Amino acid sequence: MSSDEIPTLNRAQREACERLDGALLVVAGAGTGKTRVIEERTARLLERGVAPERVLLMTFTRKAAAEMLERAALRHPLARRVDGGTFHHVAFRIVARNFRALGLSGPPTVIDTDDAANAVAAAIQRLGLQRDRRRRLPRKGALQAAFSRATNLRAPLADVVARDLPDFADEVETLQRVRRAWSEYKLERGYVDYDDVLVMAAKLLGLPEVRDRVAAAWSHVLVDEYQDVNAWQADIATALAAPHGNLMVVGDPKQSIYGFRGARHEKIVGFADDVPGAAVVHLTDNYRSTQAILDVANAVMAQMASRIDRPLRAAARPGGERPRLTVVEDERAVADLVADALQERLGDPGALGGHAVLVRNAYLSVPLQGELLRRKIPFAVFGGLRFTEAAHVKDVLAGLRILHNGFDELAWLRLLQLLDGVGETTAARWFADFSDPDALAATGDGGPLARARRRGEQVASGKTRAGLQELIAALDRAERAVSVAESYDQLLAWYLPVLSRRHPHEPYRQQDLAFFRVVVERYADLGALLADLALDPETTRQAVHAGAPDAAEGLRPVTISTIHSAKGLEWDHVVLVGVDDRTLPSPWAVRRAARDGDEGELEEEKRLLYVAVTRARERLDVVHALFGRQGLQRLSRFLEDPGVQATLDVATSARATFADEGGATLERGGLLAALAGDEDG
DNA sequence: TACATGAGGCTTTTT
DNA sequence: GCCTCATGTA
Repeated sequence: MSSDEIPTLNRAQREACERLDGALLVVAGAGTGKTRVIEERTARLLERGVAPERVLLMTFTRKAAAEMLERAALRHPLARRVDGGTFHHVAFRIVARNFRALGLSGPPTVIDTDDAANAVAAAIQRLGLQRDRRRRLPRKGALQAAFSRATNLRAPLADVVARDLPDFADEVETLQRVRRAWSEYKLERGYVDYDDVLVMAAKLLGLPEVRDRVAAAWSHVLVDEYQDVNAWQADIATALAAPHGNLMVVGDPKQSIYGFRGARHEKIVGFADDVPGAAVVHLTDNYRSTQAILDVANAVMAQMASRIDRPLRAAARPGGERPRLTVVEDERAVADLVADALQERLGDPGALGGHAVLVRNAYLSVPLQGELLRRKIPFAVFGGLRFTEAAHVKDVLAGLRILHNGFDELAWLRLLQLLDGVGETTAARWFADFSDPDALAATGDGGPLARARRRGEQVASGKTRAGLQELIAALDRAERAVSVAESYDQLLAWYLPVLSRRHPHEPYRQQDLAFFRVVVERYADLGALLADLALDPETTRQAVHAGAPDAAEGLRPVTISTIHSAKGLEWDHVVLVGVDDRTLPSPWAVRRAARDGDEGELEEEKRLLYVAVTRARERLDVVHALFGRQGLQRLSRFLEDPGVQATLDVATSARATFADEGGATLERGGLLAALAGDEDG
């Protein structure tokens, strides 16, 4: 938020800042200074004498919270100490401190989606279902997704299965059994996935005595991006504020883009009804963008089926350059065009950081990344595959997880299977031996690692023996290490040869692991590191290292981001690429609308475009490639809309030509005709 | 029991 | 087109 550009608070902002007590809903359009309001209101609470630790600020990414508090600190020095974090962080703290009330024997381990799916596979195996050839099951990932969706929407599994896994509609009872076995498996092993964290916290807060004890820590609760909360998160927020009623939520229903994750933008629309006595403030003056950019946003908004608000009005930047829609030949040409534009800014230190390239799907930026690498233009990537999801990072993390919790089965299985000659069965058998509770009690081994150290010789035979012993020796050295970083080094010393054997031609993996050490170094406590990595991949993204390492120093990199990850951010110049009708809207949303008559997802895709457009301050470029992976592609229906077209300057690159069936080449006029045509393949 | 091979299903966005 | 799972083979 460009708070520095708002000279004074306007009337609505002032009202929102001054209402320090009670329930308050702030409906803030894009760029209307809601962040400024949160900062200012926080400062006023501190001025009034509220201790910073008593203020809780919840958002969806920790970075957003940290930046907000950093800026608030300019107004009040104590703001940096305000208690802030993501919903998942706060929920995890609550769960970890109250694990006994949940019947757990210790604080749980957070697992990511991938391991949650692995746990589904383990549950299926335990039920003996995988041997049954007559009844096939969905893949583990599809099952995990269905279970997650049911949890997030608080919907019956049957509904989700009917919608997402229609082939298995007759098997709902079996799937239900898998879901129960899966939950039991996770509970037994002390694993919590992202959904469990929220559900457990909400359940705990449903116990009045726990709620009052936990909630007593804070006197004021502030929630940003409330349009993206799901039912569990809304419950957590209201429970934490229940004792005092000081709950401020801020959001914009038109920017709700997490419906797939169970976000319920009705929660913000209905907030005033759910919370009696809540005051409502609307922020409508936009301080971020030029009017020319807002004209595009307004034209997109006009296509929305519901809640057509008053158009955004540029309060600080009237006029402005008209956004441009450029049509080029293909992906390659898109990458060239963008790279050309960025290269011009290379001579202008600091300017590069003012640019962002936004995409609907993470993989769409791959050709551009290649081109920027080639030209040594530094960039940072947000969204898509996260660093900790890369196989090589997960391998080393598995070692750290074992040090943290010797009973971490998924981590053991992962590491053991890296050994030559060891597959699923052997790994499972070894782990069963190492973790056998009776044997552990009988022999006095402290845990699986200690037992593995003694048993290594006996369980393994022949060629696998040496491999197992090397692994155990490495874990042993890592365990004795005096710091987390040293443990990491010990594991790495063992792992790097394994890595070069498995991926001999991918040196980037080693670079990743070297880069990752910088993250590891920051932690003195292994448990904190692992919890943060699972809950907050944001801070450990595959980031600048992807850019040219030998680029001139001090250049702030260009941002490449998914639209989702760009939420809440802004840049002087935004380039939106991948705007064909098979990308934005996504084919799933289109299919859902055509088949089930459910326009909900299509509406969300419109909001996605709205979010993308409103990230730009001064200049907006939309680049469309005529040819994609599936041949000729039409421009997004949302951009073809006459209202939107009227706000854009349309340009066609001279290179954008294509051959029709007869081999003739069309240019300009022909291209535009093709854009408007209804043939899409 | 590890690994190769083939068939089939699913393909996005994030904590 | 890619990943996952199941079956066949050494």
